[in-house]
Amino acid sequence: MTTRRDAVHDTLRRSEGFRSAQDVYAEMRLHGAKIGLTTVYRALQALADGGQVDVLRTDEGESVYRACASDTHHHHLVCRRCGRTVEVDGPAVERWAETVGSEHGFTEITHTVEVFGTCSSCSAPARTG
Amino acid sequence: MTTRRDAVHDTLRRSEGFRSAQDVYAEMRLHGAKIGLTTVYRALQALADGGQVDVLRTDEGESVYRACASDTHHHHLVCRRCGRTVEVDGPAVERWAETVGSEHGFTEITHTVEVFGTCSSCSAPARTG
DNA sequence: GGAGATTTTGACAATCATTTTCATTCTGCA
DNA sequence: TGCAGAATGAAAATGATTGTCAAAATCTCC
Ligand SMILES: [Zn+2]
Ligand SMILES: [Zn+2]
Ligand SMILES: [Zn+2]
Ligand SMILES: [Zn+2]
Repeated sequence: MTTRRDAVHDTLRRSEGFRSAQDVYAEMRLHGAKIGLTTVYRALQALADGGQVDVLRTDEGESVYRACASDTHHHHLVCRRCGRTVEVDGPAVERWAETVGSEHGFTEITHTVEVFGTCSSCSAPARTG
Repeated sequence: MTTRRDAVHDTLRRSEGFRSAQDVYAEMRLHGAKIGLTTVYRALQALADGGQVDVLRTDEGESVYRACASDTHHHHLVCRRCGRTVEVDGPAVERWAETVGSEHGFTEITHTVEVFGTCSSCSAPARTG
């Protein structure tokens, strides 16, 4: 029934970092999967709605998805060079967001927090020669 | 020389919350300004590059800009209903981002942090009648 | 097993913010 | 005044995402 959705989910699981719908589609076609772009978009959205994958927006405005190991609320440390992603936890940030929101009379507080950097592999000294 | 850019900046300053390029353009035309959409986009980008305005992406992927009072690093508490924005500070978050990044061997760490909620005006009880 | 109802799929067209193009209009300066 | 280079903006191009709709798959009840 959700054959396609599972296939999309699997493809995502095989990826290291965040991937766009277009990426996933290309990847699947490359491996011979018979699926349409529309269906990939729908599957990704459904997975995101169901909380099975995480979404974030790139600087270029593209939505990218990732099948995370943790199924509880968490954030991401993403290498801006290679995309390698680490799932991180930040109780202090959670508290801070709630506090700062309440202090100003806001309710139903949510937050987006992403950390970017250059991972150790990518920051290895460039060859001088 | 930067007449247009200043006009765009002024329009932004008159706004309460974040505004899209399209919004700013419409607003300016409404008030009789003679300016093209392309120029608004260019001005907004230049202002953002120069750090004179802050940018963020909406859920719908639109870039929105705001002329903030603070010229130092800060974050935003945004009403998801009316867009009213409060500039907030979060030393704990700054430290956390740096720490979590270093712990995983990442360098040149940056972060995006935005808090959303419903402001007191917008959460006023809906009329029962 | 089968007919009809219901859901899922995907090729294609449509949308829409943003970017490019490129010809025209400024600007500073000799 | 006259010109090189920057700024401007109308119109076309781009490109991710969404809408459409008919065909295909799946389910439901007999
Ligand atoms: Zn995650
Ligand atoms: Zn959090
Ligand atoms: Zn509000
Ligand atoms: Zn910060």
